[in-house]
Amino acid sequence: MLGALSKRRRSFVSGRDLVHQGQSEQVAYILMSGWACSYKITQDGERQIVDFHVPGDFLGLRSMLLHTSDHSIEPVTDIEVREVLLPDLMDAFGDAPRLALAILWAASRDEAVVVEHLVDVGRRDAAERMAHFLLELGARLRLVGMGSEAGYACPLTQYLLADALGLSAVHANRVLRKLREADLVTFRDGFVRFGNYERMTEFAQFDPTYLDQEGPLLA
Amino acid sequence: MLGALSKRRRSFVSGRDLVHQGQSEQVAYILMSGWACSYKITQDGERQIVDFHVPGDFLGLRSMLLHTSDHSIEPVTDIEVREVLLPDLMDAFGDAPRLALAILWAASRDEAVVVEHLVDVGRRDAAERMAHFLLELGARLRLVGMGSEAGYACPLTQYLLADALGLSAVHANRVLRKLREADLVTFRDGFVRFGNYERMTEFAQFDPTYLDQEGPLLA
DNA sequence: CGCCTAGTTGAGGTAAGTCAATTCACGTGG
DNA sequence: CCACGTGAATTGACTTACCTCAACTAGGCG
Repeated sequence: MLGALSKRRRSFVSGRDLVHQGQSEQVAYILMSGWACSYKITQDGERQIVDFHVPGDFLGLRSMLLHTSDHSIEPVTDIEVREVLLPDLMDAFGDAPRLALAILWAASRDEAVVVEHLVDVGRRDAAERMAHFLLELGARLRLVGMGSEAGYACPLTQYLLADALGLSAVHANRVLRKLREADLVTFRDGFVRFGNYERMTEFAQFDPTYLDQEGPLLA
Repeated sequence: MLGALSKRRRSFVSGRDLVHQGQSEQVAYILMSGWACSYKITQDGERQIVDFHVPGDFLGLRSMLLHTSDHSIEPVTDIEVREVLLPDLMDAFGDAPRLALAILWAASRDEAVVVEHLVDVGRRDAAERMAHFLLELGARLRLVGMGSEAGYACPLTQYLLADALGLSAVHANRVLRKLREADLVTFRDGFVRFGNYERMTEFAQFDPTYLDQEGPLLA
């Protein structure tokens, strides 16, 4: 369904922004392979990572629609994307109103992820927060066949996790140790392995409903 | 433009949920008067307020699109709304593709607000966070003619602010005192008054770009 | 009058931050 | 082939921002 929207394939190397805070180009991407992250930088140079993106995710929809992008997007690994241009999106809306609903659903799901992230940072302590976040990533990866209840391949560093969770890298490390010692998760060598998935979801109070695994409503 | 979408007017009294976490009704609202807030409750009963809503805001778009609502919405004061039903929205998309773009823009702006809120909670200390948040509310109210650089009428309690900012009510109180003593803002008797707007924006590192005051792009 | 909610302040505890040193894996160039 | 530099992870010692508990005030309303 989304294939028709996208003409050009592109590649980006790790670390070089695809979208830059303040830019006003009207382009978005569908992530085909690799991981990316969207983030904001505050004026005193601190970084808050808003979300990580995995294959299948729509990137930069918000930047495309607002006059100037409120955030940056950076590949975490080398990535491949398909480019989506605003005029093409508009044309597609005219041809297929249901597509508009599907895009709106995707945007809503994105927002639901950010909202849950806000709950993480606002109302869970560091250990629950980390556990919840690793479970969410796992659940999202499972939807695209890249993970299981056993775990998943994860190219993130502890620094990236810390910047996502509003923690210092040092504390992120300590928390990961505690979770490892409690045999809940092991984060090591590019893999996340769950010790006991059930205890883990209980510990993190993880309820994946907000990920809306069923796809857009076809009203 | 949005008027055609909405048939029924309704009123709700303060404190009684319009939308309930877990519900699956497909209805959204446009807020005509009063304030509301959207929030999530964690399993151990803590509340994170995700956003406050002021007249002109679209409420519950996300609940309408996801199969089951990930959050609740509660009036902070008595409110008046117009009801928007999903089938009506779909019909309107067929008639006017640009409307789809406008709704998508509104959703993106909402998400931008939540993202900035995440930056507040993840990367700013309590005082900056409070200052930033009060400035954002002011900027949004000014867009609908309900505030100025001098300040605005604000029906929130310190408890509500605390639950929005991920603070305890006690600490919210202390922070408000500090801001008052620094002559930056006074939060009292239902009014927010800015002491020195320029110093305030500087202190809070407030850059309103993300609020995208110009409205949807008409591609 | 008495209760309830909102706000205020103090004292003391704790989760998480900062600074700093160390290890390890890796790549690169002399 | 080894010396070196660099980024990631690890751990310890100390500091601090924020929390919790608790007591008290002030206004609104039955």
